[in-house]
Amino acid sequence: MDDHQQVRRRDSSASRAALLDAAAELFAERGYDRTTVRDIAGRAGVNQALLFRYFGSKEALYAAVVARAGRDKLAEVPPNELFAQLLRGILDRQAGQDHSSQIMLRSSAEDVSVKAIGQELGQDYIRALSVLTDAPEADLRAHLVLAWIVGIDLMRADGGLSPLASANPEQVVACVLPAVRTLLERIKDISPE
Amino acid sequence: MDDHQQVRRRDSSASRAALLDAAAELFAERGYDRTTVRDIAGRAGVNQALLFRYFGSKEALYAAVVARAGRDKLAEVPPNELFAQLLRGILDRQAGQDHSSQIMLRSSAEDVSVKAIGQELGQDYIRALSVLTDAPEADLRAHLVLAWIVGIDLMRADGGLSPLASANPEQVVACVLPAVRTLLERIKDISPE
DNA sequence: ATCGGATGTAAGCAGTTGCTTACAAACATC
DNA sequence: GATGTTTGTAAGCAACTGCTTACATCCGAT
Repeated sequence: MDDHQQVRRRDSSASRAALLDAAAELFAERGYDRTTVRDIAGRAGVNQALLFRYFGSKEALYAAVVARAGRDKLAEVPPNELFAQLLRGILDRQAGQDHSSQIMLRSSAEDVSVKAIGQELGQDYIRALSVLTDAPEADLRAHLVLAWIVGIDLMRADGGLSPLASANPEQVVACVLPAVRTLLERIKDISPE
Repeated sequence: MDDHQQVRRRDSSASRAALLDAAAELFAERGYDRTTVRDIAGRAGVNQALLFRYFGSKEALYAAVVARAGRDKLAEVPPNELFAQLLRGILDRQAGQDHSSQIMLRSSAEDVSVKAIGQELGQDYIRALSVLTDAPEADLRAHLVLAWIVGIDLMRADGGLSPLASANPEQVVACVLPAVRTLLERIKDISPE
């Protein structure tokens, strides 16, 4: 037991990963409430009892998913590109292998205890966005920007007939960005283009 | 039986009205999914079996609520004041005896069949808003405006710590309106002030 | 070879959901 | 007052929820 002290036997970590992946997809698609543990285990190809063995509860699984999803993007994307990046991540349905946005956004509508988990991540986004303006109510303005993304995601996801779902993403971005610049005035730049 | 052919006996119409009122409140507060028929009947002070006798199903009750809520406001508020009016209706928690906005907005996040009910009303709002701009993508821009209201409502309702819940409504309106004007350019006026 | 813990599975429990049914009470009409 | 419809009530059903338990099975260590 010098180098590998733990060799996977029947691959518990693969089961955990499968559960995390399936949960990330489903939470992003349907939100927390409308996703059942049977759905998750089913998509993961894993017995549902393992979900509870490895994560303890559906809520703890959700926390793990949010933690894993939030880590990456926020650390890598510079604040002035964050908004455009988030928006594109939402608009590009298949291009967005990155569920992190939806997971956080969908959490807004859920349980009291659950929403706190997602909101912690939301707070980080808020902080990143609020540095873009020197207006006195920077925090409020950052919240408004995030609220817009939440709303766009919801209407895009539900209203199949909405132009938000069918329109060219870049056209949407072109509409939204000027308005957001109005919100976050005296700003370096929001869009990299 | 010359004038009143139907005199209320044990007041079935009062029960119907109580159910409609209670349902309107609860759907606005929690959305469709998280509102149970027992909750509705309980708040209405009515046996839950009556809910099904009078409305057939929870979904049909929802349709009745949406229909009643949507009729009024849209007909009375002129388009150029519609956005500010909607926004204020959301921000003023107690001032807003008018649940119509929330009911429609909350419906966005719900069931497939249920969302269609709320979206019919949403379409009317879209049409009213899209006349405010002469941009080619007027429809898209109107959807974006409505999406913003949806997002603000969601974040305000869930994040008790959000400044959207605590800030002075007029301050929020002052932040948002200029940005919306950027969206709906070449426009008469959005705010009456 | 065997023991013990790690991994996977089937079955079920208690609670909640929307909804139904069987029945009692109140009213209008005769 | 008798009759039949309308209004209200209690109980329960079938399905689903998150979660638990009892039990096979595999595998590394001794």
